[in-house]
Amino acid sequence: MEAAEKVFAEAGFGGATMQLIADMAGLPKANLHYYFATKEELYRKVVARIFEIWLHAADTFDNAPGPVEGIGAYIDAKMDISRRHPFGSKVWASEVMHGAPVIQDYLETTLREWTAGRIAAIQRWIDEGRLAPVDPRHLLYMIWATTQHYADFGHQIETLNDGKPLSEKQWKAAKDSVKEIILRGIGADATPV
Amino acid sequence: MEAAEKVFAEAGFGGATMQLIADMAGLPKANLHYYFATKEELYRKVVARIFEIWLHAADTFDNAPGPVEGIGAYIDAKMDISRRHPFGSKVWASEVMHGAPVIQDYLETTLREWTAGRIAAIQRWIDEGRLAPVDPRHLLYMIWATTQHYADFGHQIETLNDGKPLSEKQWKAAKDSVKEIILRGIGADATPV
DNA sequence: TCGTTTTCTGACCGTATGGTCAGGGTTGAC
DNA sequence: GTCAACCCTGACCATACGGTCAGAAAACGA
Repeated sequence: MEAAEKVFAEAGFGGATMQLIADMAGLPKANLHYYFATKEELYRKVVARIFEIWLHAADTFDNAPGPVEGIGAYIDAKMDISRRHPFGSKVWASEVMHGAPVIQDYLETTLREWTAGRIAAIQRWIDEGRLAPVDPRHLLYMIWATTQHYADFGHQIETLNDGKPLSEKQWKAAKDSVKEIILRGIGADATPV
Repeated sequence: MEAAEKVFAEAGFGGATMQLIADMAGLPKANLHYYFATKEELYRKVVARIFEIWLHAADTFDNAPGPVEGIGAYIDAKMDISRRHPFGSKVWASEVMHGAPVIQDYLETTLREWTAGRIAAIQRWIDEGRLAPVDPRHLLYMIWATTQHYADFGHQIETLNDGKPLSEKQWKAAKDSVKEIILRGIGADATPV
């Protein structure tokens, strides 16, 4: 599964070959087919696993006393996922970019509900005057886009960092920068209770 | 070229076939090979074309009197590109996600220089007290990520918009939201001259 | 120990793909 | 009208891929 995640991320669904995945996992191709009947089935399971992790990051959102903690923790969580699961993030991005042929049902059910719930929560904070009156939907998109950018475009970022991966310190700086700009951008830091 | 851009965007490099591109362009496959010797050559030209458009959007940055106009116009330009060239954006994203095997040299030369220049410009504004002291690099990443998200993840956004593409009005709202949050996030709107 | 179920594997197959090529059209200069 | 340069195309390869299968190992239960 991990081998598959990596290969799918690096080569895309079309570019990935069962042989390559099998080699990377140290298995004969036929044995891989024993566990996963088809390439698509394997791919679907890889994507589903990522979606789970991704949804799980939202827990922080719910148990927060206010927008600064909630959104701040959510950004932290998503940045951590980008760092720890860059391959998964890429597979997800690839899948959505190609029109989500495999996980369209997830988008229409789970993701749609999840999004509606979070938008409502943000709107509540706005109504309470704890956030500037921004459009919650676009705020969410911005958080998704920015945090996932550090995984999906990690190669570009690395190149612009003199070819070296971000250090521990740089990751922290990135997290803080993202949080700072977004939280100030929605007027959240200006109202520390 | 347009057909290729679309096919590469929808299927990825590996998933795209010369036959498909040829069909979409209304050409026999052999004729396509007459103009583009190999699939990779065609792909390289598609990517290069996008990169040009992408760099061109930066012009707005330079001729601006201040950060609000400069960054605001840059965001506008990038949002417009996402809307008008969604396929190109996807191809670019795909290329970078797969480690930029084809355009690594661009990243190391043109993009690196371009980025350094913009970072310097932003830093100048910060030094002049016209912007909050944010990290210019991460600000740039946020702008790239967010604006391109509307192209690359357009399918997801569409799904979350009841399956309908964003209307003229919604695009304007998106642009305004992005600008509002980012500009406020960097303390730019608070200093209207 | 023996039979049965599960796990594994090398060899194989049909298909689709990137790319080639010989030759037929078309155009335009003189 | 002729010739050369360029443009176009159907038919054709070699390869690589996803997937199959017969049967060998291994694991397990009694």
